[in-house]
Amino acid sequence: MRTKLADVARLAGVDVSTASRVLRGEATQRIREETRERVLQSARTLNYAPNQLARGLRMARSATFGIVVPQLDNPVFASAIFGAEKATLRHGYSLLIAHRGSEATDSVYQRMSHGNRVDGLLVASLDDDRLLRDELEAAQVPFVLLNRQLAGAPHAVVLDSRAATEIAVDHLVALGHRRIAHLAGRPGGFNAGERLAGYRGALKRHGITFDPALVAVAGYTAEGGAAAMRQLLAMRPTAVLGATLVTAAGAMAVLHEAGLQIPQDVSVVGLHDAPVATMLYPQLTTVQMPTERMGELAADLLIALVEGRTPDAVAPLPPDGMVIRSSTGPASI
Amino acid sequence: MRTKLADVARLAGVDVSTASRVLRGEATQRIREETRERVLQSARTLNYAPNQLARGLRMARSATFGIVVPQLDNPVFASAIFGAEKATLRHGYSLLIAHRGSEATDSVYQRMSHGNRVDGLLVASLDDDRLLRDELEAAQVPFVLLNRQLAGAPHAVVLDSRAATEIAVDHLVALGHRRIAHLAGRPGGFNAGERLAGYRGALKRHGITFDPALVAVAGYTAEGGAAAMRQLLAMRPTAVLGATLVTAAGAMAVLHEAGLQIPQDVSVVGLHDAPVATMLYPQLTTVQMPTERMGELAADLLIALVEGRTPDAVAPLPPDGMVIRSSTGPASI
DNA sequence: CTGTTAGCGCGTTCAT
DNA sequence: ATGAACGCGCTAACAG
Repeated sequence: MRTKLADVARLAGVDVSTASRVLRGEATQRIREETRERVLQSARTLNYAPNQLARGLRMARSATFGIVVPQLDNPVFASAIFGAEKATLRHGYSLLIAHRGSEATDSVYQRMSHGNRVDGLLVASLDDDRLLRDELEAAQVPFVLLNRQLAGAPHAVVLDSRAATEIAVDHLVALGHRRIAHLAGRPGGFNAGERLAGYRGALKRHGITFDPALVAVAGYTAEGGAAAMRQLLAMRPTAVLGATLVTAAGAMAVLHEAGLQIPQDVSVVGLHDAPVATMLYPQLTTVQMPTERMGELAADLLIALVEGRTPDAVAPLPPDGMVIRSSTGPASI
Repeated sequence: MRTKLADVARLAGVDVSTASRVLRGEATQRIREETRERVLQSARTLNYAPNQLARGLRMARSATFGIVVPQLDNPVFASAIFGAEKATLRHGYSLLIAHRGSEATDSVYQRMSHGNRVDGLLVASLDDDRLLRDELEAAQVPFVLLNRQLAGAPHAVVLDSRAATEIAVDHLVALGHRRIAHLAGRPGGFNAGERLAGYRGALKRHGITFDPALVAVAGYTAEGGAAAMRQLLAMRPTAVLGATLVTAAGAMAVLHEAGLQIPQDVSVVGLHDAPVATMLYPQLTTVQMPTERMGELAADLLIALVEGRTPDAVAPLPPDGMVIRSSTGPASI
C-alpha cells in the first residue's frame, strides 16, 4: 500500500483536509506556520505523492493532455512532442501519446477525451479538414493544432513556412541563382500553399518571373522528391528548393545519378533542420525552424485554454535562420 | 456533464451495478439476455465510455503504462514507441510518455509510478546501471527494458545486435572483403559489446584475423562516425561497418571528402534500417532490425507481468535481414 | 485556524 | 438475476 494523504495527516497529527490544504499550497487559507511545517515534514519523510487518479476524479480534471501524431519517425513531430512534453511537465501536466490509426468509430480523440478524461488535446493530424473537425467536435475538449490550420478552429501553432521559403529564395538569389526550382508538398495542404506563396513572393520581390514549369509536386517522401526532380531536370534549374529534408534528399540522389555536381552545377536547400541534414552528401543547407518551440508554445496555449484564460492567437513562428552548409554555392551560369 | 454509468442504467431501467456487470462482460455472473441487450443498447445510444479515473481509483489499476525515452529523434526509439503504442492500445492500455530529464530528486519513474499510478514502465534509458536500478527500485512497479540490459533486471526486450553484425560481416566477406573496419559504439555499453562480439566472431568464423587497429570508437553521432573514419583511413579498409545509420553516414562523408568512391573503393554497411538510409548517397546497405516489434513485444511482456502471469524471457530479436542497396559492392583488392 | 462531511464515478461485496 | 450499500483517495463546502 502506498502512502496516502491520510498517512501524512496521521503522522502530522492533523486532519486530512488540513494536510490537503497545506500540500496544495492554498493561498487563501491561513494555516499556522508550525502545522504547515509538520505536514510538509511528514509528507517528505513518507515520500508522499498525491494520487492523480483520485485527484482527477474529484476535481473533474486529470492534469493530462493527449497528443496525437500521424507518425513518430518524422523529425518535425518528434521535436514538437519533445517540446510539448517539456512544457507540460513544467506546469504539472502529463502527456498521453497515441497515433491516429484508421479506426472509424471511437476515434483516438474520443477515446482520450471520454475514456482517459484528458483536459485537452494536441493535434498533429494530417487528416482532411472535414473528418478532423467532426472527430474533434465529438471529443468535446479544448485542443490546439500543431503545424496545421483548420477552418473554424481558432487555436493553432504553426511554423511560418512562407517566411522560410522566402529566406531560402533570398539566399539562393544572393548567390546569383535565377532559375530556382521548387519541390512542392501535397497540393491543397496548408503548409504546401504557404511555401508556394513564399516562393512566388520572393521571386517577385527579386524581379524574377514565376515559371510554373519550375514547380513539381513532390509530396513528402524521398521517392516523391526524386520523381519531381527527374521531371524538373529538363528545365535546367541552377538551384532547387525542397519542401522538406526528405524531398531534398530524394532530389539530391537524382542529381548525383545525372552526374550533376552539388553545388557546382545545382544548389539544393531543404526546409526544417535535423541531424539528417549533416548526414547527406554534401551536407545540406537548410532553413532551421523552431519545431521544438512549436510544441512548447502549443502546450502553453492549451494550458491557458483549459485554465480558463483567453490567450491571444500565436503568430506563425518565424524561421531561426539559414544553416549554410555545403549544398549551396554561386550560380554557375 | 458527460454520460456516466448511472445514465446508462437509468435509461435501461436497471441498477448501476447491473449495468456495470453487463458492460464489463462478467463471465461468472448470470444476466438475463434481455436486460443485457437493453443495457448495451443504452450505452450505445448514450455513447458511453467508462471514466478511467474512477475505474482506476476503484481497481487500484490505471490501465496505463509509462514509457521513458532519452530522445525522440532517434528512429530506433521512435519505432519502438510506435510498436508499444500499438500493443498497449490493442489490450486496452494507454501510454504516458516522458523523457528522462536531469531531475535529481523525484525521478520521472517515481513521478509516473506514485503520481500517475501507471501499472508498469517501459524503460529505454541510456543511464548507467547503478542510477537506473535505484530509480526503478524506488518506482516499485513492474518494468521492461527496451534494447538494453540491466544486471538483476529480469525483463528486457533487446535486438540481437550480435547477430546483426554477424550477417553484415557475412555479407561483406561474401563480396570478397577482408579488411573490414568497425565503427564501435559507446565502450561498455551493452549493445556496443554485442556488436563487437558479433564482429569478432564472424571474422573468426571466416578465418580472418581480428585487428584491433580496424576498430575505432565512434559513439552514436555523425561527428563521431566521421572522426573514427578519419582515424581508420590510414588502415585502408575495403569495407566499413557502422554501429548505427548515423555513424555510417558520418563515415560516408569522410570517404567522400577523401575522394574515395563508395562502393568501388570502400563498401559501407549500417545497422538498423530507416528512411534515412535511402536518403544517403549512395543509398546505404543496412541490416534491418525489428525495432517496432521490439516495442510491441516489450508492451506484451509488461502486460503479462502486470496481469500476474509469469512470462518467459524474450530472446534477443534476430535481424530481419540485409537490405542491400548501393553502398556495398565487390572488394576492389 | 482546523475538523467534519459529502461526494467525484466506478466495481464489488452482501442481500434479496 | 438484480438491487442496495460501501469505499477507493482526494478536495471543497460548511462548521466551529
